[in-house]
Amino acid sequence: MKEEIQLETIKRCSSQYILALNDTLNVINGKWKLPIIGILLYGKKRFKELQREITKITPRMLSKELKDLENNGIVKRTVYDTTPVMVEYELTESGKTFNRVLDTMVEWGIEHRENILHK
Amino acid sequence: MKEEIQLETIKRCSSQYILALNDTLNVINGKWKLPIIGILLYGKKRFKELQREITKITPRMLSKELKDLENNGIVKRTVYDTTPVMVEYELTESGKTFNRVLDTMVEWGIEHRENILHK
DNA sequence: CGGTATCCTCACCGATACTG
DNA sequence: CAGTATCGGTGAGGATACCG
Repeated sequence: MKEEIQLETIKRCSSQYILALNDTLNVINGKWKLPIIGILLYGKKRFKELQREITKITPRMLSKELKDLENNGIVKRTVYDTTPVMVEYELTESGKTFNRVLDTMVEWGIEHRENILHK
Repeated sequence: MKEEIQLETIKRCSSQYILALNDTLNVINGKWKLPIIGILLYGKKRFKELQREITKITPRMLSKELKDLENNGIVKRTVYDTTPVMVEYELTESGKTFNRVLDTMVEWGIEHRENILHK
């Protein structure tokens, strides 16, 4: 588990607030999680498909990030008993609604660019 | 500048979208930026005040994170020509509206916890 | 196909001391 | 007060090779 951002230093905030924020940060955290989520928003994918669509990710990192996302309840992993074995990854309900967070981040980013230009 | 999350791998997204998202990620990025913003949301603070309110941050890191936030247009630094010198940090307009992003992150985090419990 | 195992680098961050 | 300088550890992530 990665060292967390020091949210507990915001003393005025409830621990509920901090736990929830940390959960969200854990989804964002790492170089490849948002790209993975971004692709899975369009539907189920197999390991090799993800690797092809995410330029330059190594299997090591893809495996690690998918495990993290699975442990955090963002991604569901399904193994089909075929030969050779087939594994599919898809977003959970939480994973799908994470879209809202991304949208808010993008909206703020766009407004921020406008704020800076108009000064 | 830190290496960016590989957003360009989400090929279906516009570069506008990716730039905006990266701007937002730059505000989040680092161990102490959210704590600093969280405190500055309550008003202007001096360097030493921030150091006191954020437990265990070293002046080195506080200085670095404040510079990053200033460069990103989130924090405004004002030097008063007194003796000894007095420096105040406050949020810009963008910094203040960043609250919306935090709120969305907290909302998602809370819903996510509920999703997990009800399974 | 769907991953592990190993090794290695570099940037993040802490500790400590010092400065204008 | 408001920082900077220097040193050093650690862990995220890349490269490459291999496995069932």
